[in-house]
Amino acid sequence: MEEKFKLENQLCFRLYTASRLLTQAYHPLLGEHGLTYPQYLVLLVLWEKDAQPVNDIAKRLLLETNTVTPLLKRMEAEGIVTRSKGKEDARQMIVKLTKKGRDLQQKLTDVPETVGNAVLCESVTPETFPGLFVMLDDIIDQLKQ
Amino acid sequence: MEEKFKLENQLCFRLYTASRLLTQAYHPLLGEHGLTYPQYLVLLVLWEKDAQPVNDIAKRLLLETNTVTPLLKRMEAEGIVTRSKGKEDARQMIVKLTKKGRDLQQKLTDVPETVGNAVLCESVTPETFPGLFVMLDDIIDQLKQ
DNA sequence: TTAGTTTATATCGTTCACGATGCAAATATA
DNA sequence: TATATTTGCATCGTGAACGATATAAACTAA
Repeated sequence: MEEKFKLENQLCFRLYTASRLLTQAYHPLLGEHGLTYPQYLVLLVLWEKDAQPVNDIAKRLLLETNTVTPLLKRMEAEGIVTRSKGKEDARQMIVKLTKKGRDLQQKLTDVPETVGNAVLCESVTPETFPGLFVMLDDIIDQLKQ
Repeated sequence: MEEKFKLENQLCFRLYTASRLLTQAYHPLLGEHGLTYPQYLVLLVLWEKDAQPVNDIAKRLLLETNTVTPLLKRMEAEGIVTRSKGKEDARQMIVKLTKKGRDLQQKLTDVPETVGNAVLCESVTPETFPGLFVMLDDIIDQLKQ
């Protein structure tokens, strides 16, 4: 009974599981360089544009600052980023890449392709990727309200 | 530069974000009954089949027992499940629903539809759901290795 | 200018996730 | 039957997530 409660009919469980397993696929590649997956996401944001306040990084990742702040402090302790008070707005903490943080981009150059290949299969191919991206983006937009 | 490192090109970030946001959509509905989303997943498993050892629940959710054990202890403390040593195999802990745990199914009867409606949009409809499910299932199967 | 409000970040507490490790019960092997 | 291995679960430590709350700087309005 209760078809609607079956695990097989749950979108959220699939997203939750796919997310966890794919994050696990990153783990050995990132762990080698002392990084976690959320820290890698911060690097993606800073590689695109260096020197951003905490709030901009959090917004870009759709996370709260109370998640990002401790994460950034760990990255600062690892010497990957620096955090300094904003000049024009003293409330802001500006996060900048160190040389170590910048150099990680070269060291992680194979990561996107390696992980990308790990998910390729019958229904998930370079051709079907865009359609999947659109659906996930729409779900995200819908839930951001 | 470095198209491959752009956040917009990352499948994992989309899965991670969609999973988090959809879990957040469950939060008010479940919180009303003192439940978290992972606890709700355990209930889905036990509503399908009551009285399962910890290992079977963990396998069904593709989680480790060291994640599930503390979670079950919290649910036991809430009076939602009981945990008792297995009769035939004393290593096993058999998890059973209490009346409170069974009764929650009625109280949460609207949850699947409410959350389901929350994700409906242009590209995600009852018609496109099956295709999305297949892709996510394939990704999950691929990564389970 | 002062008082009230908003904004940016930080702190705290709770609950996952998960790698590493420990331990006892069950099973396999010598 | 004694010993070794495997299995099932638990414990510990670390790093997210996130709600609630705090604090200081910036802004707004009286």
